[in-house]
Amino acid sequence: MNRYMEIYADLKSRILNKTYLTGTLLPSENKLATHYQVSRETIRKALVLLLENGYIQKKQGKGSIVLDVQRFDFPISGLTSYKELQDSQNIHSQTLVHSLEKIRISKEFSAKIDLPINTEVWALMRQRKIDGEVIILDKDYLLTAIVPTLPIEEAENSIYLFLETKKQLAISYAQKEIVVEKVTEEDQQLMTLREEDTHVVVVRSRVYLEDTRLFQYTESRHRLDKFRFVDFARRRHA
Amino acid sequence: MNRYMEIYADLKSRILNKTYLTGTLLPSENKLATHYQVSRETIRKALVLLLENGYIQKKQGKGSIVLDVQRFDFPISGLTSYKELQDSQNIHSQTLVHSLEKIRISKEFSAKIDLPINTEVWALMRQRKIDGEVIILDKDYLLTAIVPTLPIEEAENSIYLFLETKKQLAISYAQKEIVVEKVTEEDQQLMTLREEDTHVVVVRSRVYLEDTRLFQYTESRHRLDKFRFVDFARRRHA
DNA sequence: TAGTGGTCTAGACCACTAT
DNA sequence: TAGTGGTCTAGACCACTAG
Repeated sequence: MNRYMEIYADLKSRILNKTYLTGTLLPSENKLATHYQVSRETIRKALVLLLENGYIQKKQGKGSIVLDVQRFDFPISGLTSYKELQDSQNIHSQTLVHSLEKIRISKEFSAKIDLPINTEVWALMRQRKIDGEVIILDKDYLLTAIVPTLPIEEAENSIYLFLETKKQLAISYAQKEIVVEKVTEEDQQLMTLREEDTHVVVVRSRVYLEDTRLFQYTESRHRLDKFRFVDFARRRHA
Repeated sequence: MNRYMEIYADLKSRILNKTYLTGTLLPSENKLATHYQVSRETIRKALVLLLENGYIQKKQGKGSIVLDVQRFDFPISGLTSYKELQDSQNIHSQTLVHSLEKIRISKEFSAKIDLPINTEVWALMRQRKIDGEVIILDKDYLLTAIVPTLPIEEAENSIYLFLETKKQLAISYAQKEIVVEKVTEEDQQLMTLREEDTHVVVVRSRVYLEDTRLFQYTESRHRLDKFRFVDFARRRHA
């Protein structure tokens, strides 16, 4: 752990602890530098993390204002996965692996995702149950070249967890798209849909590793009434 | 303009120009520092901007890899407003101001947005037409305490543009929520909905100023078939 | 005017990648 | 081993806020 990460974690916990109250100012950068026995630039790196994650707002000549962090709950934003979400929200749910098989990318599919025809991938389909109803249908495609084995027990939990801890793969960034589409026959069969459900929310993601290789394509299909996406956004000044 | 912003802009344009090609490495930080006649830390600040905006991917011991920026088009993410979006996408559209009036926050409404009861706000309702059809219905509420006057001509364009250039208000960050809801009677009357449109996508935003004051609450209602949200996300390491 | 955050420097050492 | 990015320092000057 780097020094500025440690300081970030410490300040963050103090904000969550209410040691630093909403609306008040953090100690100045110089004071923090003295307190943590580091240079001011190191403090500033920690503060950038607080800023980016919505814990503080900085104002030149004034200081760092603590934000109301309670309001910014439920961060599906970023690359948070279903399992992480579930843990943080105490949602009682269950994952059913519907199918797991090796396939090769067809011509039509190749156009949709940007993988060459015939690339071998794991095709994983999972149903996410909440209170006995299948609310989400997850369709994942992972390159077998990067993930040779995919135990079915792992698929029942978080794939990200498995890949990051056991396979030492560094997931770095993703492109995500949210649209609403008409339900397919597959949705009808595999999800708990009501009569009024003519559409589902579809979240498509392409996930890349640190070395910029694409290794996962995901299609997550959500029942309309259970879908919610929350984002904390800072205005780009560039 | 700061030096690192200038360097960011320059490197960004070179990437878009194809001076630096997708998949190749940028010159090393030391070389860039020599070339731009600045210290390495200044170069690093410029590279952080490229990183955050999805132009490069860095790898320790290797270098900064140029990403395929074409793929990351259509950024509704962040705080981009409708007008900015329209400009960058060449969409032919039209904005109709349906109503603009001063109102006071009611008890029920106060619970939904976090403003005290009786706060005076501008209530602005706009219809967004594309190819003759009203696709989006925007409902904005702006604090009159912060924006005393709101000319109707300005409302027909971008409110952000008006506030930032003419009123010198610094918009800083927002919390955004996307859900799907049943159409209301109001939607039926003010939007071009088809028989199958039983739901609309609702994007709710709370927008804050640099001094952390909330000053705008927005509800943007989109026809299902025309809604698309794209996001570039980096995995949080904290 | 004193104190704050914003920018920038010149140098150091470390961890990682490639050869 | 040479070169890369990652971290950290101690200091400087500037722009902004508030009393």
